[in-house]
Amino acid sequence: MAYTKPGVTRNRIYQFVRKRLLDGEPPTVREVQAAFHMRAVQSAKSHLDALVKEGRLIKVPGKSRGYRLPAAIHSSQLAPIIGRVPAGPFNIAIEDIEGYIPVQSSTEEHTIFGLRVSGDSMTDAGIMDGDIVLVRTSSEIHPGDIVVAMVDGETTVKEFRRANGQVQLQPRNTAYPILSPAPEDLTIVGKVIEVRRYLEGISLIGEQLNG
Amino acid sequence: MAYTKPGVTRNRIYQFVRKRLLDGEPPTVREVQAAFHMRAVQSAKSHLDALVKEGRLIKVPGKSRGYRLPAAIHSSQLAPIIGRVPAGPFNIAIEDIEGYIPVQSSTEEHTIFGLRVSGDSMTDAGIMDGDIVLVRTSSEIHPGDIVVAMVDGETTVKEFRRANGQVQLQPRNTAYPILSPAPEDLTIVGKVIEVRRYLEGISLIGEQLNG
DNA sequence: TATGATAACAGACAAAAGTATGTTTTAAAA
DNA sequence: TTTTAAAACATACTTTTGTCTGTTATCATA
Repeated sequence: MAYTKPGVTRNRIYQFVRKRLLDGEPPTVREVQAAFHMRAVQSAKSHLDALVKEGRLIKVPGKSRGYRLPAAIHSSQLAPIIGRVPAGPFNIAIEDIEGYIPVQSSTEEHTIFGLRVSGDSMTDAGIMDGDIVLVRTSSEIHPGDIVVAMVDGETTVKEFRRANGQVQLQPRNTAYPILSPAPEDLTIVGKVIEVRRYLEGISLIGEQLNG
Repeated sequence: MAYTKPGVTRNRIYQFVRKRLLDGEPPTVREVQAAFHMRAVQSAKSHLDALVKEGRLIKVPGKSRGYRLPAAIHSSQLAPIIGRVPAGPFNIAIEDIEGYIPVQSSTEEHTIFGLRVSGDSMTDAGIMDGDIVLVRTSSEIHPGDIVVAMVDGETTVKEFRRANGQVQLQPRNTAYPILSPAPEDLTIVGKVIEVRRYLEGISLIGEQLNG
């Protein structure tokens, strides 16, 4: 290819590799070579080596298609969405999973799930009937956080408060009363870290999970 | 490895490959072989061939690490998020991209972007200040849709209406007036297909986009 | 127990991909 | 202009990986 100013082709190659990696298709050195119309493998190789040295890419030595993004950039995982919530102790059964949606998070897997909200007790906080809340089960809960809780076997989304040393679950809709459940009837499932609303049909990812 | 009942190892291999692909690390035939402690490459190969024949996997012939998930399962793409919107004709400049978030959609790439909302003119529709709306530029617009529009070079999110043959942009907050811009001052950028709110710090994917 | 289908194994070859050495051309800065 | 560094090229070698042919073992069912 034509000679470019120092750094220019380097950045373009980074963009290319980055996109391929985010698409789940790590390129070979020769695919990079071809994408930039280079006549020598080494042209691509040395750019890739440089990107690794700069810390913009990571290389698994020896392996084919071995370039990766540093962990911080790649952090996209799939969270299961459950529609109805089973009564009793809260655990996610495979049968209840509607599908998966992509979530970016640096936390460990299996700690985030999605829950479809029913009811309008949180509309003043912008959580409408039918919205999906993403819940992290491993978060510490602080007053003011929006949480998913189980009260008497029922799942609800509310704002977490404390008053007189007791936990209060506060709706964000003046038409609803504050709940002050007895500790033995209350389980905090997790903290709401994200709210999503799909205004068009949602197509969830991945069904065939049996076996 | 030990002999298993027909179908058992097949499913386990599918799970393995699926996870690897969703993690962005397509395996080689020999990596599958190793993961299941098989003593022959062909053992893994024939399972993979079978999975392709069943339609559970797709193969790019000849290429290394060439197994893929069928499109329906994989359909997750990255949409750019723009914070401020440039005045003038609407086009997404690289400089304005804050980062990327994963979106599941079957539509073509480059037609969806994210926009950070400012203002509270849509709170009754559950769109709060700071929320991110995902916008598809290729959608048909119908009355009742929530749209991103440019009025006199300013970007706004409103509900799309028609009255007396004229376009109206209706806020969803009684404190705000309905807009009835002249056609020449109005550009409909696209339709809001999703609303997201990040209650914890959001870490966008990918920063270094210069070059 | 007999039989067909599935599963696993063995060994080999060709193509793809990673890696290495050295040279030529252009850009950036002294 | 000269010098130094970056960019691009040419070629070769090794390892990894895809693919093939054929054999043996186990499962499911009659």
